[in-house]
This record gives sequence, structure tokens and C-alpha cells, in this order.
Amino acid sequence: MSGLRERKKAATRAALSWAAIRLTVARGYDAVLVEDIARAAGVSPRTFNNYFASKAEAIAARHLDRSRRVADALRARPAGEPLWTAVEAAVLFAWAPGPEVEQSPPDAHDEWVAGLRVMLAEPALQGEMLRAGALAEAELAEAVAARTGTDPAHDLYPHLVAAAVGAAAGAATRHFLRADRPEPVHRMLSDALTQLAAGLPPPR
Amino acid sequence: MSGLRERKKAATRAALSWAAIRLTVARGYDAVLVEDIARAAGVSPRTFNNYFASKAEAIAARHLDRSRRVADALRARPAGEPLWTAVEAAVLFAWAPGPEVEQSPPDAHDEWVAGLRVMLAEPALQGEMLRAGALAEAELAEAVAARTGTDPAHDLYPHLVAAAVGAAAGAATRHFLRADRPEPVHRMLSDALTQLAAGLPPPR
DNA sequence: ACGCATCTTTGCGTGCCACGCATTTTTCGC
DNA sequence: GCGAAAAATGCGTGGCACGCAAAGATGCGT
Repeated sequence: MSGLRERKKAATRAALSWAAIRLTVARGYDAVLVEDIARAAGVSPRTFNNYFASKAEAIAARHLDRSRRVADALRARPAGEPLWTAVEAAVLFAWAPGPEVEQSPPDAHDEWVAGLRVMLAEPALQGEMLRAGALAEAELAEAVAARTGTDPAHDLYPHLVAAAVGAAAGAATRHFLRADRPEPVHRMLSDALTQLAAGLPPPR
Repeated sequence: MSGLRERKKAATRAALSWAAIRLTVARGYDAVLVEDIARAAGVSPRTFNNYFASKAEAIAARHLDRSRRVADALRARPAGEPLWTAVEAAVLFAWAPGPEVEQSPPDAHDEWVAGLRVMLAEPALQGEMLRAGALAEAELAEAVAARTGTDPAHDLYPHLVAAAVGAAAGAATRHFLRADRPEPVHRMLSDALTQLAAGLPPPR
């Protein structure tokens, strides 16, 4: 069902996560109190912890949502499509920029990226981001299993594929954030997955 | 240098990490206080936080040390050896059981594994374990770059390989812990890396 | 339209944790 | 041994995660 109740919950969750990210990028991780985030989202501090077990989890929630979409997107690909073609399409789809890109003015873009870099350097966040990826990988493994006729409960293969895809996506995005004048993310992702499906042969 | 100072520090670090793991496996994550760990290691509670930023980090420290050894082991392989041969050898070497295996009586083995499973189910730990893997991947990327003539600062390749290797190792160990009557870890690792180097072709 | 059952939010209290700072103790090089 | 450097310790503080119970909002059947 998608009644008022559930939509409101999702909205509160999104508001909390977004407030957490926005404030942290602007001010730095430990200059933002849970109290601030709750106030920015218009709920009580106690309610914050009904949605997220920690400040870090709130920040990582967007990453979790995005990563989850990969599994959904993979399920939506035609059944006959080769696995790695479908996987690449699913990843690129999930990483496609949403409509919120035009919200932030492009002249603040560098500032935003700089803030992001600082934020992602926070140890407490790194763990939570990786954990979000790992949670999504479990769903991705299900989708891969369904497509390849393997069994997530007994076979290594689907988990291996999911973990490798997650690793490739992570490496690509970190490379993107590391670069001074970066190429578009979708190219990095495509590159990484192509190399992965080719067995990661050493260059030259 | 490896003076008394450094050896003592390493010993204290190891004692704290080991105490944290042992107590957590026995009693559960939040039934163990930092105070307990410090007492078990014979240091003051304040000293604990001179070594580790959190309880979770102390527990993940062993995993970090083991993962770090992969990079060292890779550097120790002959220069002419093909990349993936060297990588597999390095991983298997780093995961080889240490001399502490005989310390714990085999009749308590099942109990230990059960405790491990419970411990690794703790959300706060999962993030820290993954982070430990990620930190080790940075070093592995350096070693891969040295071996393949790539540049960690500008090329995606070494990071991609390191991330994929980490993902494969993680998937293999999780599969090992998941299985009821598991095959030996080194076989799972070998399998996973072989499939990875083959481009993860779908079975059948 | 109403009221009951269910879910959500909130306030309060508690125990633990991470860490800054100043002090004491230990180690190292000479 | 001795002075400098480093590590261990004690104390204090601010914040966090969460259990619990009361109050409020929502959904559903009639």
C-alpha cells in the first residue's frame, strides 16, 4: 500500500537524510548535532533515532537508496539480455542524475564537491557508506541469482558478482571524486564494469 | 627501528584487539564495555582510546592487519609472475591460519563460530570491518600499480583490481560463514579469484 | 460520520562513549 | 645516569543511542 502513512514516513526519512547531508557538507561532520538535523527536518530529536540508528546512517541513507535501485533496475532488464550487458545498464540507470541536480546552482558546484570530499573523509561515515553498499549487494545478489539460475543460499556466484559490481562502482566513484578534472561518472562506471567483465587484464 | 617501544605498542594493540574480540564473541557486543576490554588487556580505559577510536575499530583491527598482509605478500611475489597468479598466491598466504589456531581447543570450535556469526551481525561492526578492508585496499592498489606499471594517483586500474580482490575475498569469507558444512576457506578464496580473473562468466 | 485499534511522535531519563587537556610514568639516545 | 620524547593515566565534558511510557495522528470497519 502507499497510503498517507507510508508516504509521510518516506518523506520524513528523506528530509532527515537530506538535512543531514546538507548540513554536514556545509559545516563538517561533528559541527552538526543530531538536534540540528532534527530541527531542520521539523521533527523532535527523539524521532531522528526512530528513523536512523546513527548520524552516519542518516547521511549514508541516500547512498543506500541509490544502491538499492541497481537491483530493481536489473530485474527490469529483458530476460534474454546477457548478464553483463544488463548489469551495466542497471548500474548506469541507478547512477543517472535525478531531477534534484538542477536544484543546486552550478556556481556552487565546486564548493559542494569540496564539502563532499571532506565529508567522505570522515572515518565514521566511510564505514556506514560501505555498509550501505553491502546491504544493497544482498539484493543485487538476489537479482543476479534470479537471472542466472543460481541459488543465493548455496551458491557463491551471485554474491561474488554483486560484490564485484559494488566494488567496481565504488572504485569508479572514488576515482571520480579523486580526479582534478574528472570525466563523467557514467563513463567511469562503464569502464570499470567493462574491465571487470573482461577479467581485469593488466594493461599493455 | 623495532625498539622496545614499538614492540610494546604493537603488543598492547594486539592485546586490546584480541580482548575485544574474545569478550565480544563470548558475551555479545553491547554486553562488553570499553572498560572491560581495557581491564582484560591491563591498561587504563583512557589508554584504550589512544589505540582505537572506537570499540568497533578495536574488533576490526585483526581483520585490518590480515588484509594489510595481502599487499605485503603481493610485493614479495616474483616480479615476472603473471598478475593474477601472484594475487591469488598473496591472498592465500595472507589468509593462511596462523599459529594461534592450536591455542583454542577444537571442541569449542562450533561455539566460537557461532559467537563469530553473532558478532559479525552487529551493524556497528559491519561498517568497521568493511572500512578495514577498504584501508587495506589502498595499500593493495599501490602494490598492484607497482607490478603493472600503472599510477595510483591517475589510473583507475589498480584501485579497481584492489577493490575487486577485496570484494572477492569478502564474498568468499561470508560464504564460508554462511555455509552449514563449509569447504575450507582457501578453496573458496581460490574459486572466487579464479572466477574474477575469468570475467565472472555466468554458469552454464 | 464515528470510534476503536494501530502506528508514530515525543519527552524524559540513563548509561556509555569518544576525546581534549594536564599530569605522571616510561623509554630512548647519548 | 640524564634530559628529551613519547606513552599511559585521570578527570571532565558534550554528545549519542535507546528503553519506556504518554500523547497524538492515521486508517478502517461499520
